[in-house]
Amino acid sequence: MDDPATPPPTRTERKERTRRSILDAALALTEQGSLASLSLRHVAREVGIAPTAFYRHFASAEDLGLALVDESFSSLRRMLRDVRSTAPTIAAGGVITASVDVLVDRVRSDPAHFGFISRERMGGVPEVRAAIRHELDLFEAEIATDFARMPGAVHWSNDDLRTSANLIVTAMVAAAERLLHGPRTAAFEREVARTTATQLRMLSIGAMQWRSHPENRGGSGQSRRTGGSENSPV
Amino acid sequence: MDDPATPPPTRTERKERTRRSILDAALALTEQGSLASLSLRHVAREVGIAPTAFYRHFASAEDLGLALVDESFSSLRRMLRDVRSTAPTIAAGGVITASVDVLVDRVRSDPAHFGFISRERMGGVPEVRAAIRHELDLFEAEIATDFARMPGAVHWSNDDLRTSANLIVTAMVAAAERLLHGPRTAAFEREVARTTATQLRMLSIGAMQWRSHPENRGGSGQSRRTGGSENSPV
DNA sequence: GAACTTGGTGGACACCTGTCCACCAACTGT
DNA sequence: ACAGTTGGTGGACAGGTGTCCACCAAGTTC
Repeated sequence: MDDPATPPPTRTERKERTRRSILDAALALTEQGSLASLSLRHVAREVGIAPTAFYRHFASAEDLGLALVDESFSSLRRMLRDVRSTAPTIAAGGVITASVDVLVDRVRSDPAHFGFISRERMGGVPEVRAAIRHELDLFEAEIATDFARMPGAVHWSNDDLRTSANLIVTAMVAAAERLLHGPRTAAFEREVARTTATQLRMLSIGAMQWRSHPENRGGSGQSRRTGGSENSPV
Repeated sequence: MDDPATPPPTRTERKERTRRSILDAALALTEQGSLASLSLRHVAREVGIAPTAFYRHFASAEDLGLALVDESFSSLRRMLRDVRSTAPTIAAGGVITASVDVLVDRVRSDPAHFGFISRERMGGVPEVRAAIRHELDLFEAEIATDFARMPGAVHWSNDDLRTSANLIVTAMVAAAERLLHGPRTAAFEREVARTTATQLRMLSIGAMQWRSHPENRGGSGQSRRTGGSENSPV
């Protein structure tokens, strides 16, 4: 965006630029210590502005947090879009490999945002936590519909669809977190990708096999046994 | 403070008692806001002692954190022991149901410690995070050996054993976290237990099926393909 | 019973925190 | 050219923070 022959940057440009700086600094500072323990003055010092200038961009520290959440979500959504557009109609195995590769790629290219999500996912601010949970639920639902569209999956129960999709999301989140805390080497990335792909394949195989058992196919509703004592094994 | 019939509590007793109070207060205060944002003075006020008295029990706030980690781990280990003693030699399906039930039980009976672990698992203090990761790794290894002992599992590769055990642990952690943030009703507990059990069953079915494919059985070592470009789908 | 240990007190310290305020200076629309 | 808007400044405030210190009183040990 900047030519060497910079024409005088308009005021709104300048404002947007320091806003970005604030967000970046906050993201960097949150890297050790959660959102709750983020110092407004610390952020200001990192950016290079007076502490009070902060209020020209955000009403409070909590506002900053919510903005960070939105940003991180957009990063997550971009990943989702990439996953689903990369391999639209390949067989199950291909879709898994492609999805995992995209996951690894996006986490590596934007570790700050994914790290933020990972940290705040179980963090102290309930509002933020709920928002993240909601976003992951959307992901889960999309995966479930993808599953439902697979050939020979017409009669799967919604319940089991959701359940397996949930575990898939869980596995991918875990993979992202493993990636974030591991060494930043290509070998480690490949290892995580391979492991995760294996897990997803095991799971999808198991899900298919599982549903072919007729006694597991009924319970789309609340529960197939209404009440009482429920102590029998298996 | 003193019952009429209390024999004079020995000094070490008193000390241990306030130490417990400190740990409990810290655990309660950590419930909103991570370990990093825990105020030493706040803890002292909650316990009802002068701030400086804190140092008679812990060298620093970080020390407190590590003690909490240890405590939480002991809770986790107790759970593990329960799981493995409850259903030592039943078929896979029974072991899964029993394990999930124990999980739900222990999380419900000690939500504070499990909440602490969940929050600090990806939290800001690297030392704490590493300790938790290590403990979960131990759990994973135990599950892997349990798997290896199952009939007809002799020739499974160590790699795939670890990989599937890892996903099992991940699923159980996710179940615990779902439980912690959900409503504290028996119906919800049953729902989570049912869903988790289904996930674990799908996974174990898939793992068995997976390993029966001969082309997946080789790579017990680092990797079965040493180098280079690795772009083929599936 | 005297000497010692030790959990706990309260004041003081240097520093950091969020927020309010009056004040600039430079960009902006007219 | 002028008045207005606005991103940014620096000081000040009331309070919170971790930690050091001298001191005490109630066990504990001899």
